[in-house]
Amino acid sequence: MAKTPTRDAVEILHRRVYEGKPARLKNLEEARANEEIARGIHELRTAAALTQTQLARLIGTTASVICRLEDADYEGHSLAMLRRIAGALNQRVEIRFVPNRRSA
Amino acid sequence: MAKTPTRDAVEILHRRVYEGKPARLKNLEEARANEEIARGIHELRTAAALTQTQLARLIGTTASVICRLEDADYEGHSLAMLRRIAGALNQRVEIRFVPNRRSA
DNA sequence: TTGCTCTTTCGCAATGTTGCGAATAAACTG
DNA sequence: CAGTTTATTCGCAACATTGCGAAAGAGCAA
Repeated sequence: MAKTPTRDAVEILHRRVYEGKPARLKNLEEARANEEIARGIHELRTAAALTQTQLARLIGTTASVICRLEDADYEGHSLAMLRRIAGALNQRVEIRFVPNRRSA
Repeated sequence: MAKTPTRDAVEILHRRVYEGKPARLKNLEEARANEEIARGIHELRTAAALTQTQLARLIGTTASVICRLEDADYEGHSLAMLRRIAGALNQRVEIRFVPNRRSA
């Protein structure tokens, strides 16, 4: 037996992920995730009874930026921004890797 | 009562967050968070019995990038990258805002 | 020691995210 | 209705992250 039969397996897995899953699924999941984040920000802000402009000031930016973040179609969410918002509202961003349903 | 006594409150909160907290605390928390992410990626990869090069191939990048991500001192973690890694390893990235201990 | 695999570090171009003003829309108040 | 506040959209410069190769450092086995 060779020392690394793993190499081929990696390629196979790769094909599974990027071909097996129609890649549209991946996009749908991402879209949903982005939607959730947008909603989360909106809820956090309204729960704190702040306008977009007020929240923007808190984190040192402008209302148009907040608006963009709360747009469900926005795909550019970043950890940095989420943390800024969370920090200003006495929250923190918790990040976990969780196994996918229907794993293998 | 005025309609928006909130404006001043916002400024006050701002000062609390950015001055009250010595700002060093914020950095410490961030550093710890980054460390956790780096460790998480490392664990995920080793648990899958992959080398950095193999994981890199899975997500379409190079080993040096993975190495950078697993460095505890790296401050540039992004949602996009976390998702790519999670996706390749049959996981997903769960993001939540959670209230800070010692809230007000 | 050599040879092999894996990891780490560096630098810079390419890509992606944010900053921000201005203009418009939408919602609410009186 | 006009007037006020809030939310949304657009464009582009500034900044941050990623891509990627090359070179060197560890670690392990023969």
